Amino acid sequence: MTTPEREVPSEPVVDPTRDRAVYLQIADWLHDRIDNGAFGPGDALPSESKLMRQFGTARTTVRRALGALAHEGLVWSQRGRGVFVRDREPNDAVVRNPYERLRRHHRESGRSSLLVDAQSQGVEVVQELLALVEEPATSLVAHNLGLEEGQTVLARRRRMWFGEQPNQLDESYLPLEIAQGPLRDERPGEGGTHARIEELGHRLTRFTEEFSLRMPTPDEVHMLRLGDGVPVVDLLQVAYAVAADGNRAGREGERPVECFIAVLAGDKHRLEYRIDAE
Amino acid sequence: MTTPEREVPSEPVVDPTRDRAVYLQIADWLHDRIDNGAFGPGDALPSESKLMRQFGTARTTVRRALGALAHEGLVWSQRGRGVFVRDREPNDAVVRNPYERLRRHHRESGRSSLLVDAQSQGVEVVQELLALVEEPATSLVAHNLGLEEGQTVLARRRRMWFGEQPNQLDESYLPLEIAQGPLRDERPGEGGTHARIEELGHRLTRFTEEFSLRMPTPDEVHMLRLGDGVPVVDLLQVAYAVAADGNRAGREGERPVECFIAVLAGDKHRLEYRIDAE
DNA sequence: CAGTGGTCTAGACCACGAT
DNA sequence: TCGTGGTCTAGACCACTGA
Repeated sequence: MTTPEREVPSEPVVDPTRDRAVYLQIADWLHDRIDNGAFGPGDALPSESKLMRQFGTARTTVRRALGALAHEGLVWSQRGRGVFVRDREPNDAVVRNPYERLRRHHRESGRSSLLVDAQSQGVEVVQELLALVEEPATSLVAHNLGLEEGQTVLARRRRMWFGEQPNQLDESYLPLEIAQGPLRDERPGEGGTHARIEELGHRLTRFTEEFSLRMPTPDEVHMLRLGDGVPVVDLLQVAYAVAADGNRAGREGERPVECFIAVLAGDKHRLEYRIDAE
Repeated sequence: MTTPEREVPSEPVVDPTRDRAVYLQIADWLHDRIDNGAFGPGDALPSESKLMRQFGTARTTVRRALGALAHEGLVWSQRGRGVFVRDREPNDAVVRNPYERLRRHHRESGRSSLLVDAQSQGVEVVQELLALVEEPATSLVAHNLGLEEGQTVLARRRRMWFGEQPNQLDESYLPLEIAQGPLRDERPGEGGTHARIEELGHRLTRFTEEFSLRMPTPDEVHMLRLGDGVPVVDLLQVAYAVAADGNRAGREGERPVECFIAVLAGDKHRLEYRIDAE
């Protein structure tokens, strides 16, 4: 999108005297061929031995070029088959739309927030419970729930599957006063955790979401089956509520009732927000 | 965050017979030492030659281990000095808060949306104009502005600097009927593009934001001075407006007036949203 | 100057896929 | 069986940093 002035010879040649490393020149050449559509999504790149011959370099050099493209998320490789151009327009990406998904009528209609996003796109969602334990709050969780570090909270850890793909690792933390009844069950049930919280006499008022980006840890690569060069989103969501008994309409007495932390697979999500201009 | 059961010997040993590659075992060992705090942010890792001796492997193998950590964004290296643990809690990250920044009172107080985010955090923002030209709309731009592909739009491309760091590449596209007067100037002026749009008789009603993640292209790495293992956010924002002359309060006649595309440096931003529960 | 990381070579053995 | 990519070795030359 920025500086497309780079000269790209269509003949595969490299110049060892340039200040750009040879393996990067090879990577640039392949990169541009992919951008130009000479190699389209799903196509195989030339094999390593072919590239060695074409560029007259050692195999290591060719492999570093291919590695650079892989780390960029442009290609993926399979032993015994070849290196292939990745499809960068993931049709199977889930559109996460918090503005819609966190609204009351969805909870009341029995759909949890994730299901709102996924079902509207015809994706089946399955939760895999990894842990449901009481444990001391980390400083991050304590801070967001207004507790002291080390106070006991109920932690629920899950891996969410969207169809055949694990797409989200999440952790829900509830203060013990909130974590009553069905909130301690293995499955939060229709409408999700938020619906159960409201049934227990809390009226949800608002949510804050904050997120940041990073590359996954090796564990996350494994758990989310991430390809090379796929980043993740660190999502931190805090839900706030007031007591529902009094019939005040305002937000006096508002307090955090859930701290929700998730790691989203970057290639399987698209996030949408709607903001009013006033 | 998921499966911390892995056994980590504190003595640096690798087992070539395991199914996990030696370089990954070395990477795991270093990774855990970093997580445990044995190597803190800014600390130097053992040098390559030291790791070669400790693990009894070739230099290439050690370098691949370090490369894996670098691609994860955990460490960075400097020739002649060493490999250092990166500070993962970027104090200099700008908190982008669209919910606040797109509100009218900020425009009326003469602050553009980016400045709202940055100035509240004491960061100086400088825009570097890369291009200001009329050009045919891409299919993406045309689709979001309700135009036909190829119709002429006014494109403004910039690189934004937050302090000493380039942190955002952006492109603003305006239909020609909107792109009048000061909107064609090099600098949009106080309150930014949105303020100018409203002064021209359009009342902004809402914005949609959508974003997705990916690894940067080599160009973006250069333009944003990105370190290894730093992802970017693709942001697509569309502003909608109605004519301000009639005194209808509703949104009849609402139309898109600006398509804004940005690439944000992933390690220099944190995004925050606030969502009401109703 | 010694030590560091960056690049490149020329080979080896292996696991896997297609045939 | 052959071609593919995945790992590893042992060495070389270079550019840069810091004392």
